[in-house]
Amino acid sequence: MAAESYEPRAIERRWQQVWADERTWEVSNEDDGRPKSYVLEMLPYPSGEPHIGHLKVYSVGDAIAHFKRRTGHRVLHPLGYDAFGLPAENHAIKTGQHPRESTEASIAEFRRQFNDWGVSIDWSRELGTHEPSYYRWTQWLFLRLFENGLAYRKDAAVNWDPVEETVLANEQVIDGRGERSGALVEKRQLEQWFFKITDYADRLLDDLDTIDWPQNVVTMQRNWIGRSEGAQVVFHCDALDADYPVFTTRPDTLFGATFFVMAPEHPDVLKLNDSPEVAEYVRRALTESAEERGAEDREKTGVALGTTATNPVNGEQIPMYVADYVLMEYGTGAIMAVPAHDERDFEFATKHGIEIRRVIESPDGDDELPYSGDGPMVASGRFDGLHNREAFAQIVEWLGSEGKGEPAINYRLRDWLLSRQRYWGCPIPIVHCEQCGMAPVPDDQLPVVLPDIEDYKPKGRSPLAAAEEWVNVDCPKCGAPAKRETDTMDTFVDSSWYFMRYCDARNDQAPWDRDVLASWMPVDQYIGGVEHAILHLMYARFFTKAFADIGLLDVQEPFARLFTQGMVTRDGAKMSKSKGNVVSPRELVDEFGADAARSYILYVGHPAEGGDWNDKGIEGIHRFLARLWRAAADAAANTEPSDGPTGEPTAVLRKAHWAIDKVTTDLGERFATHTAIAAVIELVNEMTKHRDELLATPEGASQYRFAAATAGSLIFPFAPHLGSEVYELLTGRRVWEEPWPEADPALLETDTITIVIQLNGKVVDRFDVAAGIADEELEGLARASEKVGDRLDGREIVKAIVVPGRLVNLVAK
RNA sequence: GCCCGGGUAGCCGAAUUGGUCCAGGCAGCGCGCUUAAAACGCGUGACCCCACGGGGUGUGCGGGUUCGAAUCCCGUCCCGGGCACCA
Repeated sequence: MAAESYEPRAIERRWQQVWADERTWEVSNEDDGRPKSYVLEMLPYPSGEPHIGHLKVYSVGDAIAHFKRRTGHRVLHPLGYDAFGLPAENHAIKTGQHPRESTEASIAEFRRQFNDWGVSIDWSRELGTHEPSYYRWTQWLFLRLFENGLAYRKDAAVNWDPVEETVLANEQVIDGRGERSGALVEKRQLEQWFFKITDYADRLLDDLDTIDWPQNVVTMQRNWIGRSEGAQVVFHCDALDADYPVFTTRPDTLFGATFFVMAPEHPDVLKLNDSPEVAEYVRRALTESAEERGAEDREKTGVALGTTATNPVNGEQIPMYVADYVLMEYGTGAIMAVPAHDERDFEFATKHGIEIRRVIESPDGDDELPYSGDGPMVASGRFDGLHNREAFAQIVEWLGSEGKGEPAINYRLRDWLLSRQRYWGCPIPIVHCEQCGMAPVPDDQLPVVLPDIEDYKPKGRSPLAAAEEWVNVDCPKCGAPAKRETDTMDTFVDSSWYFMRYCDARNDQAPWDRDVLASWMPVDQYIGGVEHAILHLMYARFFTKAFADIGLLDVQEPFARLFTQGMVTRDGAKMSKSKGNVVSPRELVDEFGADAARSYILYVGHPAEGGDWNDKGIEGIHRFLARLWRAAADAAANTEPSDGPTGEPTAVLRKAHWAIDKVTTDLGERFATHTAIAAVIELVNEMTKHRDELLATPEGASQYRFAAATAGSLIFPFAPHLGSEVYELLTGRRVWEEPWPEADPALLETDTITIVIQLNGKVVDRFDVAAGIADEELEGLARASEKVGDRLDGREIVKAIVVPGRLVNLVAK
C-alpha cells in the first residue's frame, strides 16, 4: 500500500480479487424492496479475443450499472456468449479443430479479459448459447412456436450464399450479397424453415412508440417493416377466365392504368403464353443474381404476353406483360401499371411504346411526366375534378361495392428464414416421418444434442446429414423409422432470447420462471452497436411478443431503453486488420491499466458518437488518474480523517459540489461520459492548484480531503479500481456500498456572478456583481460602463434587454 | 434518387432552453524543478491589425429572422449512416 507512484495493475488486481472473492456483483432474484434495473450489453460473439468495440460497450454499460447500483437500484448485469456461428465453423473447416474447442478457447480469453477490465458482471448467470443446457431451451422455445403455427416449413425462392453454401435470411443480404461472405447471392427454390414474423408487422411497428430508442434505429425498423396502405384491386383476364388481384398504393390513378405486368416467377405467366420468347425471358430472370436484377439503373426489360386484362374501373382491355421489375415476393406478384404517375412504369411504357395517360393534374401547371404529386383528377370519369386524395377513398369504396377491390395493407417485411445448412448451430428438434410428416421431438427428449462429426465442409446440404447414426431415429409419434431434420438454426435465434435466460439462468425445469422473468424484464438499458438495428433487435422484439402471446411471459417489448454506441476509429478510419490500425485492448490494459483504457474510451467524445483513437490521448487520461492517485495519497498523508468538510466553503469545496452535480446529470440523463470525466479532471486540477493554501488550515485540509474522496467517488463508474482505492484510502469505506453523492444546492450558487455587457449584441464589458442583483441595478451598471460610453459615438441607447444572471444587451441607434 | 445524422482551434471535442464561442484532453511553445533527462508543476494556446491601452474578424459557404444565432428558417457544398425496381 505504500507505493510511491500510481501502479494501476497492482491496484486493479487487488480490487478484482476482492470482487471475485466476495461475489460482489451477484444479485439475487429475491425482491428486497429496491427498484430493479436490468443493464445489458449485447452479448459478444467469441472469436479470437475482445476488440476495442467490446471494451467500449462494457465501459459504457458498466458505468451505467455502477451508477444505478449507487442510486439505490437492485441491478442485474449479466454476460454470456453468442457461441454458435459460421466463423468458428469455417475455422474448423480450415484447421480440423472442432468448433467447440476454438469457441471455448476464445470464451476463456474473453472471460479473462473482461475480468481484467474489472467489469461488474454477475458471473453466476454466465452462459454460452452452444451449451446443451442453453440450446435445450432454444429448441423448447422453437417447439412452442411450431405448435402455435409461428414456425413453419415452406418451399420458397430463397437467398443462397454460394460461398457459405447455406441459405440466408432476407436481412442478411446486403446489396445482393451475403452479409458475411460478400458473395453474390443466388435465388434458389428450396424447402426451408421460417418464423412468421410478418404476423407481427403491425405490432412491431406500433410498439416502437412505447420504447425509448434512438430515433435513427426506430426509423430503420419502420422502413424495414415498410408498411404501405392502399388497395387490392381485381383485374380479370378473359383468356384464362382468371382474376388477378394487384396491390396498389395509388387507387386514385386507376384510370391511368394502361398495362398490366406480372413477375417472371408468377405461376400463370407460362399458362398465358408459353412461347419460346416468354419461356426464355422467365428462365433468364430466375437464374439471375439478386444484385443484377435489383440494380435500379437497370433497363426495364419485359415481354408482351399477347393477352389483355380488364381494368375494373372502366372495363378497358389493357395489354399484359411479364417483366422482372415486378417482384413475386411483394404484393401479389402482379401490378397495374400507371406510366403517367409512376417512374418505373413510365420508363417501361416509353421503351415499349405503351400509352401514357395523365389522370392527375399538377396544381401549379407542371406538365412534366411522370408526376407523383397530388392534384385534381382528369380523364377519370365521374371522379374528374375531385382532388386525388379524396378520390382515393371514394374509388376504393366504389370498388368494394362492386366486389372488385378492398382496402389493403402490404409490408416489405418477409418471414424470417431460420434454417441453415451448416454444422455449428442449434439442431432443429423435428423428425421427418413418412407416415406422420413433421413430428416434434418430445420435450422430455430435449436437447437434441449436436453430434460430433468428421467433415464440416458444407456440400449444399447440412454436414449433419452425414451423421447417419444421429439422423436415423424412430418417429416419436408412430415409432416407424424416420429421419431427423439436419438443418440447424440461424444464430440469431439463439440471441433472440438470451436476455430472458439470464433472469433465471440455472433453471433446469423451464427456460425461465414466469414470475422471476416478470421481476426483471424488460431490460431497462440495452447497449450495443447500431449494426444490430434491424436484425437482432427486430428478431428479439418478435420473440418477446410471440412468447407473450403463447403465455410464457408478460412484457411486450424486451428493451425499454436502447443506447447505440458509435464506432471507435483510428486516423479517421474503421479499425481493421487489413489496414493495420487495430488497437488491442489487451496491450492497452497491460500498458496503462484497465481504468485508463476504459476512461479514455469514454472520454474521446460522446459514446453515442464515434471517436477517433489517439495513442497520446490515453496517456493524458493516465496522467490524470495518476494525479488523482497522488492527490489522494497526499490528502491521506497530510490531513486528518474527518466526517466531512468544515469551515467556510472554499473554491475547491464548491468545485466538488459542482462536479457532483455535473457528473450526476451527465451520466444519469445524457450518457455524456466525456463531459462527466472532464468535470472530475477539473475538480482534481482545482485541488492541485490550491493545495498549499488549503493544507495550511485544518478547515482547508478537511475540504481538500473531501474533494479527493469525492473525486474518487465520482470517477468510480469509469475507473472502478482507482475509485475504490482512493475512496478507501480516505474514508476507510467501500465506494460501491456508498450512496451516490448529492450536491448541496447552497454550494452550487456563488456569491458573485459575472455579467456580460453587450452593445448591439457584441460583448464590450464584463462586471462581477453580487448574485441576486436586481434587473434595474444591472441595467444601470451597464449604462454607466465606461467601455459602453467610449463606443457610443454619439448614438443613443434606445433599449436595454436584461437576462437575469447572465447579461445586459444595450441597443443603440 | 429518397430518409436520417454531422461540419466549432493543428487534432479529439465543450457550449444541456436562442444569451460570455471554444470547458477538458492531445499536440505545440515558454518557464520552473533537475548536473542532465524523464517524470512532475506552472504559464501560453483561433486569425488579422496595433500606438501594447486595445481594435477588428471568426462555428463549411451564401442569405434571412431576432436586441442577440454554433443553436431557428431558406438555399448551397462537403462528410458519415440507412433504404433503394416494395407498386
